[in-house]
Amino acid sequence: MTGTTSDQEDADRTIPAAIADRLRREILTGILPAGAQIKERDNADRLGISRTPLREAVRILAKEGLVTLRPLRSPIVAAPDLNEVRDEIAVLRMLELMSGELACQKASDAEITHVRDLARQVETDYYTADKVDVFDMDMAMHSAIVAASHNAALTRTHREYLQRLWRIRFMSARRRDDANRTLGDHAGMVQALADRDEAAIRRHIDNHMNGMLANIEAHFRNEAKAAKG
Amino acid sequence: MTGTTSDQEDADRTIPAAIADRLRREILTGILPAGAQIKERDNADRLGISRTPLREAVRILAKEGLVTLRPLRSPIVAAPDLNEVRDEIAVLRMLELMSGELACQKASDAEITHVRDLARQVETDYYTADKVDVFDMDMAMHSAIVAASHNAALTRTHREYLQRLWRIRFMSARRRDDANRTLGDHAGMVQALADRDEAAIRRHIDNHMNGMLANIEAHFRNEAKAAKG
DNA sequence: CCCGCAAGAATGGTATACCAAAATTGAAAG
DNA sequence: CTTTCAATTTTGGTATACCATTCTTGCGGG
Repeated sequence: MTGTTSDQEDADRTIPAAIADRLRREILTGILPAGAQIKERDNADRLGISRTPLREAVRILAKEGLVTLRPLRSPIVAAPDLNEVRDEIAVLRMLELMSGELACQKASDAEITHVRDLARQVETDYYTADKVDVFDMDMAMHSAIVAASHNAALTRTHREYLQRLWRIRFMSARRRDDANRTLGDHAGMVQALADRDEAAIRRHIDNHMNGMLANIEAHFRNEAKAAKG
Repeated sequence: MTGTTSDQEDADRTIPAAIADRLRREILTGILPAGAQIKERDNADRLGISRTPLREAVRILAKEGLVTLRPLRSPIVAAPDLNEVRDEIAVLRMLELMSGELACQKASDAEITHVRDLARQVETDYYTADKVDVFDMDMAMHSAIVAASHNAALTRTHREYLQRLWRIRFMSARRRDDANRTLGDHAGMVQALADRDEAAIRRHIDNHMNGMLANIEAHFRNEAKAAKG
């Protein structure tokens, strides 16, 4: 999540992209809570730039789904409800299943090794590293599988969905409870990829997504209970 | 394609969205050919607005994949190569297959009727109406199936892909040759939806996409031949 | 005490001025 | 005639001024 830029590919480092990175992190970590207004003048002053590049940054985040634009009103941090998130996870599942199959067919040995290394890094740091960093590594590992599918459009769309879902996944992760399942899924995916076993990788991806959805649904239930109690 | 706006949902009609609509049509119809520069001052003057809303419009088209942004250089009309298009069609196929299955499960009778009406309209006007309008109707019919899936994220992403592929599909459509197959696929999809037969709709969608891909590959071959000869 | 509403403040949208980087041009050297 | 390279022009990026709309606020009537 750290080095995400505005548009195609990577490696430009334009000012709006950098501002978008900063705002994104503030949103994902809750410094800018869901529903908060992002006023152009306030934030431009706060970040030491003028309104023009800030507007561009907000548009980038709107495209990613983290911010909602409203004509003639302040943009607000998006607050997706459970139904929207469910829909997005359903699509993400499909994208990952497709990626897994294609990766089994097309991944190079080097790419498989890279995926395994990333999975090991996640496993090693799961309990010790900063939670945000763990999530970045997790995302990098999934993205590496998708990249191994050698489908540029799939890679781009998958990244968009991961970004959109990043915050809610982050907020709903219940570390201890699901560590074994998550890490087990990862290991299973890596092994299936190494075996180029499409059925197996589908199974592990599906399991992974079911766990993610269960966490998020539990999070929404807790939130609703907290709002009522 | 006519009423496509910038961001979420429909029905705002902000100036940049209207400018984006106009530029989009100019790109899709070839008034702005692939590879052409979109200079901010020239186009702002030509369209009677300032550079600011034009820039917003270009960003919208960049997000749709119709133009390519290059830092410190003029944006250019995107010119995807065959490999990129193949990747995009592969994802579109997956999105449509998912939509078809979900639509068979969740579509209301009214939605199925609506899809059938749109399919009939395409069939009626296929040879007589303006080619651009036929493509709009075709897109509306496919979008109606996706809408019947009742998955907002899927609907949004599917529309993005259709938009991105609109121009190349338009340019590579070989009317007479494929009319029967195209219209047959449509009829099959409608019937499968009415029967709520998931396997059948998958079959027809797959056939439809194969035909589309074949057309586009033939188009690229002809283009390469024309460039050489 | 509450509601309606008008005046002022705040805010997003647009136009424009200015800057820095890139493209262009043209003259001089070979 | 070709090639270099520096001066000029062109262009995208940013800052800022201005406008139209929306939001606040507080006064007055009920």
